[in-house]
Amino acid sequence: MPADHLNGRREVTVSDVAAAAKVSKATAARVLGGYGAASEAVRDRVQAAAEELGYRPNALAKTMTTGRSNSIGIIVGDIENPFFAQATRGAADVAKAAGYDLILLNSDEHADAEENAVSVLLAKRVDGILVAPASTTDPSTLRAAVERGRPLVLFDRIADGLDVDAVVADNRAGARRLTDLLLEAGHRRVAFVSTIVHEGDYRVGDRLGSSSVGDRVTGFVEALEVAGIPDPARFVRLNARRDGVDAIVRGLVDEGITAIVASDSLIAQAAFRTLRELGIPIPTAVSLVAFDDADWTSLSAPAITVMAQPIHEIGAEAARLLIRRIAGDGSPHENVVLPQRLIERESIAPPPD
Amino acid sequence: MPADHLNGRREVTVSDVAAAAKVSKATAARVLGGYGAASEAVRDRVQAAAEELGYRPNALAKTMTTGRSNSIGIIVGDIENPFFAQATRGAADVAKAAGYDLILLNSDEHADAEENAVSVLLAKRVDGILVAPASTTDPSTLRAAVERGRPLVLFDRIADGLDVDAVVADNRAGARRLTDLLLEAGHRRVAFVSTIVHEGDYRVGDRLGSSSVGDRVTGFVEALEVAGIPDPARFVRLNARRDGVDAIVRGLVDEGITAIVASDSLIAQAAFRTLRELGIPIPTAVSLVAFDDADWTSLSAPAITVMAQPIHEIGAEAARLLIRRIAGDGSPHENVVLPQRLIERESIAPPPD
DNA sequence: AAACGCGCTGAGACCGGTCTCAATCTACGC
DNA sequence: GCGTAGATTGAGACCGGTCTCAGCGCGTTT
Repeated sequence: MPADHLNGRREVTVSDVAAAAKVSKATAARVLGGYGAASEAVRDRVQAAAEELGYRPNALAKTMTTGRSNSIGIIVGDIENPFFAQATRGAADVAKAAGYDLILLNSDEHADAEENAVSVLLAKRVDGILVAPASTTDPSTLRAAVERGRPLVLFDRIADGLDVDAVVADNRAGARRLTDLLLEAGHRRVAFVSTIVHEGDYRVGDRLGSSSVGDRVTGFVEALEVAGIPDPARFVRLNARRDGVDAIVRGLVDEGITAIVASDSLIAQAAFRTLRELGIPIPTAVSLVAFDDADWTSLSAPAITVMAQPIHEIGAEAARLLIRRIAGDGSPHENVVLPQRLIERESIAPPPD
Repeated sequence: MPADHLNGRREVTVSDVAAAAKVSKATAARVLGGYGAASEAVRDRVQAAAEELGYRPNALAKTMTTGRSNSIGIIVGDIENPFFAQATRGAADVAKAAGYDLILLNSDEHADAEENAVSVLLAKRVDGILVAPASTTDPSTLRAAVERGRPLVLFDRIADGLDVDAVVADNRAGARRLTDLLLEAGHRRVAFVSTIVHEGDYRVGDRLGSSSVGDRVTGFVEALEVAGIPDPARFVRLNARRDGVDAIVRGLVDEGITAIVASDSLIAQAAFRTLRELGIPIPTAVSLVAFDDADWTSLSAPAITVMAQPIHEIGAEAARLLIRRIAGDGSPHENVVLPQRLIERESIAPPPD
């Protein structure tokens, strides 16, 4: 007994409506589907029958023949992360306006979960996929989609060697600017902290797992280089998830660092907490800046100077691009780079003497 | 040309694999679908052919015959709202473990968007629906799903007259406790602020659009009544979205209110900002408490005393319940009520003399 | 040796739509 | 009055799976 959840009530189909309206299945399908032509009288009769029987179209059957599912898949690291939640909302709004729905999958930034997500989406015949790739350097997990010709648009980070569209923020410029602010305030010992996984100490030129973090590191290093600070790479601290932001911040303080650039607001939050626990005042003892205008950054004391990203727009633009591709736009793949915006608050001060 | 996005490459089907393996379509389907029996030799040949051709099952076709889509719909107010993001994650994890995916829809707490969302989900033949109903008092938008016998589980709020399962937090007890805390500190003039839409001034017994807010108001009023404060209803301020939290808070301050219970963390945030702008110190001049342990509440100065909800668990439990229903559990509908947890911080002080 | 059971396989219907194509009907032009 | 374009309708194939049922080969039972 297929398709009848509980009570034996089978879903009413076009055939049922057709029978009730005394027309052929084809005709009923035409008026119900709104595609062919039908006389006024027949149209009314069919519509009345449909109403009467409580007809609801089966979108899956439609997809079977048309090949279009009107749904797009979105793979995020973690929907609980405000960044992804906002980007998802941006994408959802654009998608909805164009008649698409979203199938949401969390990858937890894990390659196998991502690969599995792609499989699922391909099986469900989504019209296209939006994904914040777990790995910039090894996007093999996404290859299945590309090979099958399914439109794919990346957001937040790019993927090496994958010829697809991407929408990212200008992280390099943002990091540069944020770091410059610290430098201008007189800091010479400023650290960059990220949770990204990386083998061994960071060295200039190393390719990181996420292009957005990679670009931030690059911007950070550039700023230090321009300021004439020797060996900037030593100030880059990765693997904060493994080692703990808390431990890293404590280490940094011991080393006499006077300012910290947090790679995202979650790290900034942890750093803020640690500094407070340590009784180290921000910004008088240590300055702190971060990416993303998370709500707490304007509520904390002191409020945090941040580089805001157009998160909503990143998701929206990625969706727009994807929908264009689904519609058949065959122009060369684009790499959309959106500007970030500095919000200066109270977390920067000159370094203590 | 159905189902061939771009390049003429058609998807490979069971028939293709069958032909390549020189067996019938039925046999190929059996080994690929893993249901019937097949000899060792045939199994290997089919699998090899599938591998060779790059066969990917079409989940939709499967759904057509089995009637099971392995996807469940989730309708939230706004995925950008941390509450919904967390609940969604909780649901997603449980769903994934059971082999289901999530189709996400935002209702913006709007009846017509919600109705539309239900339509879409029904059309896509989801196996069940999770929804935070936009309206507790008029859940007619959800009736379509219930009538069709699609399993439906509500979360965060219940719906009047709808015989379905629901998972909510114990808002009444939570509000009671939060208010008692204020009362115990000596407050007599404490207000409750919510964004919920309500016609005219609140009067005891009024049924609100959201049962969770309704329960909070009830708990709040009870606490005041027990404390012997006359006409508690006058301290309930609704419609904060329309009127602006800012304006309401200013009005409250003018009226000499000494403590505020914010119905959610977004309201608390706005109230916090307004009080700060007004130069009114928390908690010495006005005490402030709220629902939800949003990240900023522990980072702000002062940190906010909150009633935390098991948000993740609300989503997870709702998903568990839904999956049980999908599996055919026909036991009476449940109303799961999860306890809230008080987190005392620094935003309560005795009222100023 | 006939009957039976069982494992394996294939033919073909079915799910609920869309779509092509042919048949029929109508109305218009000359 | 007749030919024909155009509108309307119906029959049936098709999408890609699942599933029922019958047929076949072969070892076992009696």
